[in-house]
Amino acid sequence: MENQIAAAALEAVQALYGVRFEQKQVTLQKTKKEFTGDLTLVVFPFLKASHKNPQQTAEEIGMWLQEHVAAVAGYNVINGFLNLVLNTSTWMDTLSTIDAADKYGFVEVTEQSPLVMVEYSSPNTNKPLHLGHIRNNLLGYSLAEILKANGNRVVKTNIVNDRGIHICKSMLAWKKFGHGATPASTGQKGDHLVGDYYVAFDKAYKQEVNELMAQGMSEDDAKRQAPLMQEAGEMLRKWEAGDPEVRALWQTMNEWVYAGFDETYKRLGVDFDKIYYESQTYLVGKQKVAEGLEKGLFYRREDGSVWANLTADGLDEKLLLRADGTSVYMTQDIGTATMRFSDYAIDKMIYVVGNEQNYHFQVLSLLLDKLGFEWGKSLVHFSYGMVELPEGKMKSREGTVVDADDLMDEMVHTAADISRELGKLDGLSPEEIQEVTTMIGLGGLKYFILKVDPRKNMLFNPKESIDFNGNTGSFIQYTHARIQSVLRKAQEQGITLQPLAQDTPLSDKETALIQQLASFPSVLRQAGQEYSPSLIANYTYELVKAYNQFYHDFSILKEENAQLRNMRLVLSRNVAKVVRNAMGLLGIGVPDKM
RNA sequence: GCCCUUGUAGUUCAACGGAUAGAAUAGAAGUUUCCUAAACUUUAGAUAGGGGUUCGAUUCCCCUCGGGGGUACCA
Repeated sequence: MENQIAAAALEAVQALYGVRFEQKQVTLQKTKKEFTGDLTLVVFPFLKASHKNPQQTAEEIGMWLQEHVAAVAGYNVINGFLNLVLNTSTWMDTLSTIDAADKYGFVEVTEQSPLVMVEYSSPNTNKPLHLGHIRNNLLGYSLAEILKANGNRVVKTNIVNDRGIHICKSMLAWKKFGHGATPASTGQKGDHLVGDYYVAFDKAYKQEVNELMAQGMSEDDAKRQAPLMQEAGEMLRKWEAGDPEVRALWQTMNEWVYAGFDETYKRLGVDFDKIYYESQTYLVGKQKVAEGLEKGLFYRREDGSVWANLTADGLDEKLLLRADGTSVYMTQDIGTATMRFSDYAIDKMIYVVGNEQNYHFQVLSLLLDKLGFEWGKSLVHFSYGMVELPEGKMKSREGTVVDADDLMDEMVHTAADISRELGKLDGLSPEEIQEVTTMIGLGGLKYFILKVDPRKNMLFNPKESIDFNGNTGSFIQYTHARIQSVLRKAQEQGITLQPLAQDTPLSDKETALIQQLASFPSVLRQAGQEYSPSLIANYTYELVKAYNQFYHDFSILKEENAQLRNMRLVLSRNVAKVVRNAMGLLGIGVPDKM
């Protein structure tokens, strides 16, 4: 509808002043609540065509629109802003349109839709997931859903970093200190078990380093020559050589971790269509680098290491293979990209990776381009900010990481406690209680993280995240539950919903709500273009807030005018629907009762 | 040092170059014989500093100051 008015405004300008403006030069916004009107046109851009002052220009355009466009019922002009009032039947038509679509605003996906691959999560297999991974997973999942809703075929993918020195550290520590402990024997989640040995390695290693330094060795030498580090390095070499014993242990411990990750992913509500393992892609990467070396794109130094010189592109020189021939991060990403593009006809590749790797992706893009992949230049690094804690940065070595599983537990428990205190769980079965408190606890966590602009660093306050007031997930869930309750009661009272009557009287609050609903498609488009789940989150909050005011001011079931009551029920039903759909894009469930 | 990024109420977040910079929390004051008070209403409070571009700048450009990240054999 906004598009129609915008197009009409262009026609008006052309008819009045004979100049054709571009669609994007039209600024049409929702009228501020202090002024009368529904939509506001900014007329400043048209002054150079009209050669008149803003007031006159706005008057002329307003007059033209009122005469020629049926939807425009009236207008007023303030300071060069043309406020347009739309007529009632336009609003009723709009609401009918919204009501007719199950997935209002969603674009259908077909065989011809572009194929977008979204990489997210990408964990290391030596430790459990933490808060930083949660932001990554939530953003990746939500982004994939938003892209689907915008008519893209989406492949969600995960690259698991399952090899390297860090894995060997856990393996070695387990061999030395583990006494055969397994997830089954200890009852511990596999990823946590393996993570504990990673920590144990670090502790023992530091002790060795300190002892060596006490004997007069320099810090660098001590770090390199500590027996544990030597052994870990040896283990990595054996792994690369395919040593059966090392490979078997590696296989076993990784399986433990995967079982743990699966649990966490499931609880978090994220999933993947295709998983790549670095142990299977790094060789492809090495091969690509070798090809590049032959073609003269890269060069070899005296010590045998291979480098790319990117100084001509304004960047530095970048290592691609170590002197001992082993691969680095960049090598593996080249390999993974190669495999992906041979597996799928990818139109667009999106990497959801933290902003500390901005430089890495700048380089990757260039390297892929140089290696002859036409998609290299167009890869998207969806770069998100770090999650900080009130007490400062998260450091795994200092024990200030917030574990993903622990955090989810805490959120659900807190949700249950507060709900119980408020008496919200009365009359629900134990299963329902479990379901609802999980939805609320995790919804609170997800919403808290997703409502923030992804690019920015954010502060995560565990205490405030479980707040149930204000701009929170539970406020939205609560409103949804309340609407469902009203609809249930209507049904119990034998009220059935009728088609909308054109002449239903509408108040400002109601048109505002319809307008808010009607803007969902454009918010969804924008979220897809800007890769921004936060737009969806904040939109939903605005919608729910508007509904709460409406809910407070009008009675719905007790309204005696049947036409009016019907319209309010239809309106409520559609608010609930759009809320459900929007929250679904964020991976947040909305309960019918709470 | 160099490169990237960021700076908005006490705090956490908003604002395609558009009107008097919005919310939420925390503070103050109210509203429950009424469809779920996890609600609603009122009130007070902010663009780091200095230049520029123009009808108009939180937004774009330059300088200063502060935060975060990266910086070649960690991923």
